[in-house]
Amino acid sequence: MPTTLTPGRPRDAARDTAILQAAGDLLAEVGYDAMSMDAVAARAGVSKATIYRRWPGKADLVLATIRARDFFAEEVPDTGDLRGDLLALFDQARRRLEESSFDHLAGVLAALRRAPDLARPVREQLLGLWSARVHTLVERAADRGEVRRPDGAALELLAQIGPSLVAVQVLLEDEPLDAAFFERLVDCVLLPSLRSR
Amino acid sequence: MPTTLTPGRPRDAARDTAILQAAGDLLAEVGYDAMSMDAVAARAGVSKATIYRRWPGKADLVLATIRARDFFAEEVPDTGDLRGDLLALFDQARRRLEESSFDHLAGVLAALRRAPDLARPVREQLLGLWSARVHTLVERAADRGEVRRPDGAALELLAQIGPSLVAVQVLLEDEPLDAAFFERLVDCVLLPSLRSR
Amino acid sequence: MPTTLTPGRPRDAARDTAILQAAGDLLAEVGYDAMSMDAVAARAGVSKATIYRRWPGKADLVLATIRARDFFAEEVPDTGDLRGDLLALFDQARRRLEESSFDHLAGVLAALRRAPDLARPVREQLLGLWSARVHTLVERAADRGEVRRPDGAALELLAQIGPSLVAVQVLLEDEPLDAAFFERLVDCVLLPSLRSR
Amino acid sequence: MPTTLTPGRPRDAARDTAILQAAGDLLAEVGYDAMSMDAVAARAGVSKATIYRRWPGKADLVLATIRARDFFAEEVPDTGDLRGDLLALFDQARRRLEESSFDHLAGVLAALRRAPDLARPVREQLLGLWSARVHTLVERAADRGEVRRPDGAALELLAQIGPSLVAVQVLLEDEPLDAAFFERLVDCVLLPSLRSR
DNA sequence: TCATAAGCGAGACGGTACGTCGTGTCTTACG
DNA sequence: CGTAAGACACGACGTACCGTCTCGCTTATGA
Repeated sequence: MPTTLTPGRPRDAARDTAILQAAGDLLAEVGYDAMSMDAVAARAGVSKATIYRRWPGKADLVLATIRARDFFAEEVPDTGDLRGDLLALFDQARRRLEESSFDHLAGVLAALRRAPDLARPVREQLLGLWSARVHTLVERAADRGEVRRPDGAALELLAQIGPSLVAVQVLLEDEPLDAAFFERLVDCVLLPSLRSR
Repeated sequence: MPTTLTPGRPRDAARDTAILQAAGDLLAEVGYDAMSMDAVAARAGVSKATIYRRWPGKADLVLATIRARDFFAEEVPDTGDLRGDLLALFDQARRRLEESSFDHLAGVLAALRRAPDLARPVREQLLGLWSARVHTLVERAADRGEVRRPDGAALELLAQIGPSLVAVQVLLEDEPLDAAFFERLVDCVLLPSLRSR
Repeated sequence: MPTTLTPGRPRDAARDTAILQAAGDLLAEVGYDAMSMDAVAARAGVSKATIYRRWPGKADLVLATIRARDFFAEEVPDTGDLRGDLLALFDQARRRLEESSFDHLAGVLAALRRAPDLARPVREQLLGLWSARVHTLVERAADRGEVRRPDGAALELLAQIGPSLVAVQVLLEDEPLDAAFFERLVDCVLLPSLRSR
Repeated sequence: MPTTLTPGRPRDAARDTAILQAAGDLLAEVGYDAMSMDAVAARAGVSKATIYRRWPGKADLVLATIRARDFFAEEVPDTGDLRGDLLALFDQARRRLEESSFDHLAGVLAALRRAPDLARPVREQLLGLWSARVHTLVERAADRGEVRRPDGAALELLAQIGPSLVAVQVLLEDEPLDAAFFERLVDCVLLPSLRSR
């Protein structure tokens, strides 16, 4: 009983996914500027009007690709101790970034300045979800007595360190974001901070 | 006796500053994409050819605005203890950002993805100089016996935390980068990390 | 007992008239190009599909507006002499043009080049009917001995002069097509031609 | 001494001709609607901006092609008697139309309704010049005593008959505009009219 | 003193992407 | 089957921007 509340031909959901797939791939392959809407339409097998009917502009389309490529599909890890949990969490993120390519994230970041009102969705979609996961891990560790329960502001700050470093690294393409990098981050920064006081 | 090695009319230095001023302002006001070269030329009271004679392209011009707005003009602070030094350092940076406006930095960050070859100059110009200052402070503190002398990789990581947080905040326009933010960063993250082990 | 030979809901005749009215008006108001099918549908309170079920395309719809605004509804005049008949005929045409607006005719003419297959219908519908009326008048005058019976080609040529002048005047919007214009046409061109030889 | 009154790089006249040539050819080949500005630009070896810098839109460009294809380059004929002059004049026109193709004229006519303010240039450029030539011939014949000197309005009307018939024939693509057609026009219509009274 | 070489303003130019619009077809659900 | 509503492919439109170029003029130096 597929009831349609609105009259007229309904939008084809398959087109949404085709467009988002094409846009995300092109974004990762050629970058934000070189990704033309015509190219997206052509690769998705779709007309430009169909894209613009869904998103007001290029930046919005790019933003929508994050939602599509759900970075946080997996479960929050539970290895028994905080260090293992944090390392596992970073490892999840690193693998997902490698799958959908760092370039995609870089494209998203580049699109941000164009449309400042896109900042909030990114914040909630990426930073917010990440932060919630870190909170979960730390709460659990506090329950186990591993660390003192930190106050909210400090924990929030702590949670943003990882993503921020990743974002800047991605933008500057400095050194590879390998396991050693995250290990150092956990051992030299996050754990000392949580254990102090 | 204005000696010129090359024949012909010498370049007018006043134009350089006018262009850099106009470009920097526009960058801060409307962002990287909406900053057109024609607009820069018009605001600077200069022709486009005069700009392109000095810089190969838009990204390079944007980069030049960083050097012009010298973020690290002041001395490395020396308050006697590490906490004071760090807070003073962050305070310097915060004030300079407020002067030349956060938006300018945001424009620079957005420009990064368009011109990947700008990543290195930015790294060296901004992150590198900042990192050197942090190194100086920490070395000095280690000399005083305040903290253990950390290994290079860990210190480098530590030095990048501040700028990365700032960059992401600027891009996402989340919460204000006030003194309390930096104080929390120093007390909850940096100092615990440096004091551990 | 509304007998319908075909099954299903019968077409609503009221829609035909509404569409033709809307199309004719829009054609006169904004011209052929600016008359969009969506606008016709909207003004007629009808969906686009309803239009395209009746006519294959825009040009055909425009053509249909001619038939709807029947230019030759009235009787062939009979005043007793050729000059009076011709003037009366032109006067009929002029009044009908003023009713349904010259702009409508202009729209039709403009549509001709887009759809070359419309040329024949227009020729038969407009020029042909007009020519037949002129033939009637002249035959009648020849029967009365007023003029010599001209050969077919010459008469056909003569019959086209009036409509052609009108068409070009409409396209170029030069001088008004008033009674004096047609009187001059009859007295200085048509009658001398018919009376010669 | 090529003095430039306006500053900046002067427009390249060669581009004007290339564009007009390409536009005129395309207009004749594919018609008004199928003539896309991109195609014109491509064939002229020119960028679209260069076209739009010169003409505000498509219709204006089409109109400009008439000026370029000067229909009235030749001398007014002088054969000694009016009939010969008129036939020669029509023959000139017919040959020029065949050279630059009837389709071109058809395209121009089709463009007229789009931009009503283009009607005046067409009137002056085409009808006006033609009318002046007819006036010349008839005045000359009147000087010779061949015909009575007709009043202005009647002569103007007479002069428009030819072009109007041609225009409508071109629009309707009825019968070929051959020499016999014009001969009949001269002998059965124009000369009787001029000789009467 | 004057020629040369470069700087400079103005703006034309090629290329390319943008976002909009119009036509004619289609796909829903409802009458 | 007719109809309303509107999605859809295709393709042209006119605009904007980038980076290059071509003018004529200006400004220094070197012969």
